[in-house]
Amino acid sequence: MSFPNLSNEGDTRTRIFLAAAELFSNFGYDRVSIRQICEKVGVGKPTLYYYFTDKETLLTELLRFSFDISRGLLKKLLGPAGSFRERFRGLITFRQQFAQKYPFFMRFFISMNILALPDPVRAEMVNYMKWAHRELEKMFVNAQTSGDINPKLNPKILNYAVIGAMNQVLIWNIFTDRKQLMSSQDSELLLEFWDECIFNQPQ
Amino acid sequence: MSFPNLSNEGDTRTRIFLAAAELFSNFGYDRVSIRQICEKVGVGKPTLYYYFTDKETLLTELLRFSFDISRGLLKKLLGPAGSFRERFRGLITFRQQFAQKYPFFMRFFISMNILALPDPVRAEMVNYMKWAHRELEKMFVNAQTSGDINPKLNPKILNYAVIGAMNQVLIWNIFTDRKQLMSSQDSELLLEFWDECIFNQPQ
Amino acid sequence: MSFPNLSNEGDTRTRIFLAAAELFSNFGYDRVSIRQICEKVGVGKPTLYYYFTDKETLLTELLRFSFDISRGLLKKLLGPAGSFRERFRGLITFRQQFAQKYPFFMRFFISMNILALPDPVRAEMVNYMKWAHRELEKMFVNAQTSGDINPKLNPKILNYAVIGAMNQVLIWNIFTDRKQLMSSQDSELLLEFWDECIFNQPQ
Amino acid sequence: MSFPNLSNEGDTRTRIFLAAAELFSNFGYDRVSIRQICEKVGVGKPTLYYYFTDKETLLTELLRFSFDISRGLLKKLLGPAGSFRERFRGLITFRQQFAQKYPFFMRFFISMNILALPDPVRAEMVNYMKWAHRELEKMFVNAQTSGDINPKLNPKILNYAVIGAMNQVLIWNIFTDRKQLMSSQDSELLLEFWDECIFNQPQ
DNA sequence: AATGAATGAGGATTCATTCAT
DNA sequence: AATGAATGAATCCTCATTCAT
Repeated sequence: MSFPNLSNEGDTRTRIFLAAAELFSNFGYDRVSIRQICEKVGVGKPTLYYYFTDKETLLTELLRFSFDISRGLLKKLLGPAGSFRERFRGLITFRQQFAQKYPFFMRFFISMNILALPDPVRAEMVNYMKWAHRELEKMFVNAQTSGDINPKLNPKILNYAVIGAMNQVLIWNIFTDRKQLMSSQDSELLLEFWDECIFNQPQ
Repeated sequence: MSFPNLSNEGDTRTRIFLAAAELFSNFGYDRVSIRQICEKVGVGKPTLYYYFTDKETLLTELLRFSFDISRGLLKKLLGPAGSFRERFRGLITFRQQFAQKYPFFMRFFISMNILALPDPVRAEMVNYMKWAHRELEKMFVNAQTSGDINPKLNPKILNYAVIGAMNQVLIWNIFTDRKQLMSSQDSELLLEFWDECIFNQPQ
Repeated sequence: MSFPNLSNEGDTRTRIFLAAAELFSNFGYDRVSIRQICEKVGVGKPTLYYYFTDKETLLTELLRFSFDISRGLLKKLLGPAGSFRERFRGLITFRQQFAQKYPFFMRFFISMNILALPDPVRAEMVNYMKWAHRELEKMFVNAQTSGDINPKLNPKILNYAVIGAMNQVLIWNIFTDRKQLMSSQDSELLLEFWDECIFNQPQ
Repeated sequence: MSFPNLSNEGDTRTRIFLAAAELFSNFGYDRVSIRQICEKVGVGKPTLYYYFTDKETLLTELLRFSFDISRGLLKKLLGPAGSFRERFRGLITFRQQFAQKYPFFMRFFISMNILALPDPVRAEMVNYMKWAHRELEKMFVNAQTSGDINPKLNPKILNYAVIGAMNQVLIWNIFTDRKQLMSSQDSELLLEFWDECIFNQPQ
């Protein structure tokens, strides 16, 4: 499975983009000033404004960018190929690997879940999240239909629980400033846990 | 079970305190200015500075206050009386009722989980969270020892999952701007879910 | 020759007075806040305002106080008793001893020579200084009449030079933060210098 | 001998610079606000901060600027050409002419001798002053060696006296708010005075 | 595509001062 | 004689943003 390339080289726009993501994720949107971003990139402020209408737009585009990545990945993961268990495993390990490879981007995405955001930005974020929830829920419902997992479980809640558990790990590690937001051991433990909890097979 | 009284009447200090909590939780620490807080309370800015050294101190004291409440409640809930299942139910319904009664305070607390915080504040928060994690883990381990819940489950992960699921509900509702952060129906669904997942079947 | 008593004990008013003198002389009038003075004294702000109408009044009274001391001393020194040389020596050694005993008061007085002061305060200070200049000039003129010192010297300039030299020593020591603003050795050197310069005897 | 050009026209930075010097010298560093400086120059506050990191830096640069001028002039004056008496006369008349041409700058420099200054600024000032003292002392010692002036005079004290007398004239005129800090008559009187005092009689 | 210089609005904080008690 | 609580006005400084080049 391949990751999008986010290397720090390239055109000015991309460099601004990534600098902003890193700073926003470390210090929060409001704590980061345009000046700081420009200094990190090594350009003047008008240059930033040449590429992005304003600070809010920069944030919006950053979010859209991460939605697009995330959406693409989720689509791939939930695609027809493979058993439910494989897809489920894919979901968790992918998130783990992404967090390992681009911790600051993961931090950014996670923190946006909570941060007070400008309204239009939040609207867009809600849209994306609703879509993702629906897709995952579908996956769980299908798995129940096909007898893979316990049909008595409320799929909405199952969804919250699976996502919530992963996020909790990430949040905790962000919070305690671990460099690795989610280790491969963490993801294995999560998998085992859900194996034991929700799968039908050997209960 | 009784809630701490957070009514908006009383001495100036308390009124500043609560106004700040409400505003911070709605707009985020950085988006709220001292002026806004003072206007909400109806006092001049120097009055605020009479009670709180600076903005950061106000935040710190707010956090300490909420830790203290939270810690007190958790201690009560995890106290010796009652079966594991009762305590578990207590944990979830209490959180639900608190969220219902003091939504802004719950928002505040949740958002502090993520926000970029001044270092000393964060250190204190980490301390509290570590303590809470330990306490809950103990509860789960005991429940496994006494045969209440599936002993194969990793208690650390179980902890993440239970807390994470609740938080996910809250976050989602904060995010979509529902007035009720967690309905009693939500908490019932969570309980049923965990009943089905973790309790030893021939319950 | 006796010094006025400025001990730090006594009634509140005096304690405020001395604390203000010390702080003003160290940090300058504008850099010292009412709060700082009160903290040093250990009283609340309204207490200070009970004794002094406002900050400017405090400064004014402080200056008047130091003028009164200074004027009294000068009168004594310039009194009829003794030869010119004794009086001249008295002038210099007295200043030296005062600087040694109450360095902060001397600093205060010196700095007031330059500091931007509220207009009425400055007017009063100018008055005092004009008086002192006149008195000293008289002394020099008399000494010239009586043949003690070189009659060709312009007495006004002589005055500037004698005072200026002393002040320069003080300023330099204030500036380089020496604890002793003027040592007895300094005053001896000054005396020798003027002996050599202005006295008539053995030229 | 030529003066540095300090005309009020030119680039924004220079205009801020000179406005600050004038205001500081009139009212004292602490009494002058950034707003006042900007209004005088006719620019917004951020413009000032574009050129100077903060208020203290502005002061520091102002001081350095005046040291540089002063140092340059002193070097020229003490240069090899001319007799001691010419150099001595140069020293005094130059100061007089400078004070006449740029009274506010002279006021600024003089007042900085006393004002409570930020520590690093003061350190720099002390450095400059030590250097100047040394240079002048050398001049006097040379003059004694070559028999120009009375060899019995302590050169350190002579230094204090010469500088102190000039400063006293300036201070007095600053204090009594004379527009002319030092008239050419004043400088002539000073010269005559020292002629009479320190030069070897059969001049 | 990029910059130096400039701005209006607003940030947190502190000041001297006052009231009721 | 002294205080806790409050205030209006001012402080320094930074922000996002823009214009002419």
